[in-house]
Amino acid sequence: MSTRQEAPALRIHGTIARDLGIAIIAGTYAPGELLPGDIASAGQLKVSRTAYREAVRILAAKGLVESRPKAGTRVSPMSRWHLLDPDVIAWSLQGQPGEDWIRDLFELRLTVEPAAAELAARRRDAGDLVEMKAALDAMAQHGLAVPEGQAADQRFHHVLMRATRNAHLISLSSSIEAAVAWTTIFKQRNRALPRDPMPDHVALFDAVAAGKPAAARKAMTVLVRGALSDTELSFLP
Amino acid sequence: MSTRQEAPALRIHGTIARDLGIAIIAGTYAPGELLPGDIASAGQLKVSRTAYREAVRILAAKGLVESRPKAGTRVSPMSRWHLLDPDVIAWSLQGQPGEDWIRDLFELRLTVEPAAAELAARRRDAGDLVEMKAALDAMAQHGLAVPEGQAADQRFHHVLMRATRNAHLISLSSSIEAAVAWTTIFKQRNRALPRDPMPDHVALFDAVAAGKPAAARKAMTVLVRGALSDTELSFLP
DNA sequence: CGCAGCCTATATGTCTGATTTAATAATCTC
DNA sequence: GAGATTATTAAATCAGACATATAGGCTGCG
Repeated sequence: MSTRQEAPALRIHGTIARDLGIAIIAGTYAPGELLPGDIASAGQLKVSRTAYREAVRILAAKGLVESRPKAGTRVSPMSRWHLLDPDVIAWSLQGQPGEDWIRDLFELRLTVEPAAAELAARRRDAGDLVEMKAALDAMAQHGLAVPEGQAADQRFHHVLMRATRNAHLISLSSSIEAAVAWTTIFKQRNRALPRDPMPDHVALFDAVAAGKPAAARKAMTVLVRGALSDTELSFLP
Repeated sequence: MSTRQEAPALRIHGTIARDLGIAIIAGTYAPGELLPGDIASAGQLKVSRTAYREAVRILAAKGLVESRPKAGTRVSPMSRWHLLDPDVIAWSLQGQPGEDWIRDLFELRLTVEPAAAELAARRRDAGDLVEMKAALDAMAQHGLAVPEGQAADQRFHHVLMRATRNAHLISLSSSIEAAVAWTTIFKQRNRALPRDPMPDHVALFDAVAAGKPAAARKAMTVLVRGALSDTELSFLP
């Protein structure tokens, strides 16, 4: 509290939803707890009720809170949170996510991404392959230590997901991609990239390009497991 | 338009977000198209600007629209939509989803749920098994034609997902469960449940109870494929 | 002729404060 | 004491004003 926001000027509403979301996810407000009435909260945050209420709408849309007349606005049980919402993921990472969180995320990746790679190997067209190859070359050229290389990495995975032709899968992986981008920052902080991820990526691309679903699945599994081991969480099966 | 909402009285804001969301997903507003200025829209919908703007906030939180000062509020490209958001799923189903949508959903189920069943077989505890057994018995007793039986079915799957101990997986499956509940209605409309789903459920339960991950995975695959064939979409690999 | 930088119009963003509604809690009746 | 009634409260809605950021046009220079 009492942090003066001198510069931000406008754009308050996105900031306040973010801050509140982070606080809720971090556990500052326990599930079931009810937030101070909007009149009080707004005053405390130095914003109008309108801005505060719109922020609460955003949080409600993501399942973090639930507000009903008279009852007040209370934090929803964690089981109702939309954990795979891109913003919720970002907010989770903002507050140093627990090991459980990261473990669960990688478990999901190990479930979804190999299956997606398999589908991509079946359905990719020539255009997809061109784009993937370009991204792969960019990765090789810049390396994953610099932003350009990281962007190419994301592009590679995004095109791969698009090649599945499955809108739900694309949507899901987009959410995860955002999370991965963040966890990459984590990785960089801990050690200095001990492993060269390029061979795994090349193997994956080759399998997809060759149209070999089983090989693509296996290559992606290897790739994700490698990413996992870079995160210092090696207690998965 | 011009549907008089005589009864609802309050609760306008949820209604307006829902209606707008359905319209957007149904394609009434094409991606890229920009909605009438909020002053105009609010007038047209007979609500105050505040209510309308809060509704737009909800849609923005789900990635359906994006609004910036001066530029106006425009429908986001479909690739940014949070397709797995429970509300977005519900809205999609409201407007008769395309075959693609259902196919993609089942493809996702075939990816996620067998993996989840495998995890559940590894991590379930005695309490989980008790709950699952109870739900199973209720299903057998009532049958899937009545609401009680359908509720038991959902309970069964929910407990199974909870037994994975993976928060992300639980969140994801919760979204899908909601969709499944709706598609079940579709099923009922078309044919009169030609297949008895109980044996599949029993096999799945037995595998999970016995702690056999591979068997659980296979049983779940069979179960989901069965559900798929009940939906008259048999063009999956 | 083309482009950089300023300018202005406009739609969103924000604020204030009053009013209405619905759900809870306290009260009252039988 | 059980059930119906009223009071209370916080959210929901409304209305109208002001602030601000930015798209798109304008100006002037190279």
